[in-house]
Amino acid sequence: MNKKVSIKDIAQSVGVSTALVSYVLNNKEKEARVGKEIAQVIRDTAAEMGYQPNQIAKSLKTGKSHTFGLIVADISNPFFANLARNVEDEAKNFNYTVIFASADESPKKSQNLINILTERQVDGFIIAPAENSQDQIASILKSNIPLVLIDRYFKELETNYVVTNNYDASYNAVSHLIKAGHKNIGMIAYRTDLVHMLDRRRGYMDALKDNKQLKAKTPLIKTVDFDFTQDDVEAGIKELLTRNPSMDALFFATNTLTLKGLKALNNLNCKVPDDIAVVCFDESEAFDFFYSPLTYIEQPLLEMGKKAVQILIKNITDKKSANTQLSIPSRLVVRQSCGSGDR
Amino acid sequence: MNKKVSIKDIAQSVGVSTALVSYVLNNKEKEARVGKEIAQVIRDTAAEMGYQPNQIAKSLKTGKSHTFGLIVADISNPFFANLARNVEDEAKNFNYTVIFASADESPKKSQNLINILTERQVDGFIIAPAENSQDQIASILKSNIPLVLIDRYFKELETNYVVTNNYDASYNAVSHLIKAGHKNIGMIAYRTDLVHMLDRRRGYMDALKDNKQLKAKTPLIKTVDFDFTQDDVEAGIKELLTRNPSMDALFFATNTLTLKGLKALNNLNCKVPDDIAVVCFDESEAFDFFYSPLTYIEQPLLEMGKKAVQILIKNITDKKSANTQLSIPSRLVVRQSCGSGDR
DNA sequence: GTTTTCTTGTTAAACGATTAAGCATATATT
DNA sequence: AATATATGCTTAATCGTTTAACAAGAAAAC
Repeated sequence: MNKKVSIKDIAQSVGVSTALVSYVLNNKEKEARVGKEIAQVIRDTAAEMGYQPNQIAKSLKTGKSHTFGLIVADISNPFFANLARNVEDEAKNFNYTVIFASADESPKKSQNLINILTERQVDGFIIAPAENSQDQIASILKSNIPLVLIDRYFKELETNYVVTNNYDASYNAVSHLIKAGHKNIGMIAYRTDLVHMLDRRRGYMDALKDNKQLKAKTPLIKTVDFDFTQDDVEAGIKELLTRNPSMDALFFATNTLTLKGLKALNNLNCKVPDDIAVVCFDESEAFDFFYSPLTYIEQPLLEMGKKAVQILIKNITDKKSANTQLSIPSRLVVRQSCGSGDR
Repeated sequence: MNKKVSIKDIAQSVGVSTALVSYVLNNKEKEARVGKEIAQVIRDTAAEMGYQPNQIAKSLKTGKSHTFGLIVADISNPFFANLARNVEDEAKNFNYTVIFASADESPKKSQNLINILTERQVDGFIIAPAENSQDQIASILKSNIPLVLIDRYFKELETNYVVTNNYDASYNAVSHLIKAGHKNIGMIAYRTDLVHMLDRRRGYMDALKDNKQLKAKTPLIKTVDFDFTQDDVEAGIKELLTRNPSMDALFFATNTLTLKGLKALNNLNCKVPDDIAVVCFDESEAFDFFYSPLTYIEQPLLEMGKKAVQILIKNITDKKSANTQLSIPSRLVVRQSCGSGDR
């Protein structure tokens, strides 16, 4: 029972060929010169029979699935969850369905997801690429599947991408700390060669340099792995404090680093901003509730999501279209975690 | 160029029929009595040519897409984002791909998503149903598509579902407040008839009743719409305080209500827990950073996600299997927002 | 009164797989 | 030696669409 109704059923019921039904239901009556009355009859019985087109069959025939894959590090990370939501909404505007997947910064998982999605014939990819996934990305490029990188990209690869201006954002944030009078600014970052992280480090370094604050031989940066724990950050901060006991500010490179970092600071009995001032990348609901509301870098998630989709669709529609490389500025939201310089 | 390699290409290259290739590549050599040597040749050239099966074609033929839809209210809400991640992981264990979608608590959007996903031939649904979506759910049931409701369900519908025990969790949370000595406990909830919310209200009411705390003719509950603003909550709290100036505790029914609620309390200069104690449903990173770390109800997201997938798969595999209705207990995480009773 | 041109359809191949059924040969059984 | 069974592979239909190519009757053109 409850067999789904197909175009054939409608054709039979109306007494015409399936071709006619297909034309009508795809609004190709004009091109196919279908009679006005019969078109209406077809439409009516289709509605009456509760016809729902089989997209799978459609896709097989047309070679377009009207679907694309969004691969991020972790959909449960608020940064990616918000990005995903924006991507979802914009995709719907173009009648596209998106399949999300989490690669956990692992090239192995990433490759696996790419395979699965490719087999499902996605029309394109939006990917926040994991470290060491250049080859995978390159091979997507080679197989001519439309692709937009997001959040990060690879310098050596000619691709579309949409990122925030990590360098400027970091430069500004650290400059802000300097203007607030801090003289020994440390940084906690991820141990990775992904450009977004390198850019954030460069921004930090250059801000120090340009303000003649680069004293130590080794920069006051501590990195942790992607799967870091609370203890790792705490140890990191401790180490920085050992290397430079007069460290008076910290720049955190992401939201997750910040969250654990703040707890670490609490454990270490460091007061923000009096003992240590804080600025961080990304936002979090939590930042509002920290006793000293955090000054943070707000990424343009809505625009990034929208643009990524638009570029992807353009690429799907016209595979020969030139690459678009977008770097959208972030905004420094100044609150109270930097001390006197705030406000 | 770069045409995808199909089973036909392999067949041609090896010099056999497509049937043989299909059998081998699906590990049906035994049943199909394929020669050992030729099987190996087929496998090798398939690998060599970089064959990737076209799942679309496979789906069309087999009628199984190995895909299911997950419809939640909003994927950017941490509650749903975490749930989604757990669903994704468990689905992968069964080699299923999941398509997420956000319905924003709107029956209209929900119906639209159901249609889209049905046309895409998903093998099943996991849905956190929106209000007034009974008909949609019923029609999924009628068309015999496997379905598991999550987070909420409809009393009048015989479906699979996986929820937390909202009644008990609320009852316990409010009892905890009472034990802590609070005598005028208010509640902020959503204005909806969805069972999960009604159960949370019942839990609240019964806890008060059982402790002889139900004095006012109208319960000290204020509800807001799903698309509430910060101001709505603030107005709500104010109203409760007007109705009962000695209100000394608040029970928030969800994470989003709590987040705005805490800001409202700040605006109103209410100190937690001294002026107003607080307990809330769901968790949030933010709760750790509130000056008085919140006591909250931790939902069993991992288990809910896993179980929902398992039940769905069981239902897909055996459409005649009986409905499973799971109510998994939540845990009250006691911290400092309830005053003396904590610890 | 042919021929041409519209109109309004139909036919059938194709997309890339799966799989029941069939067809040779070779080997085993009696 | 005749029959039965195994073995190894092919044929062809099918899933639900799309769409180029063709057909046939009516109207228009000459």
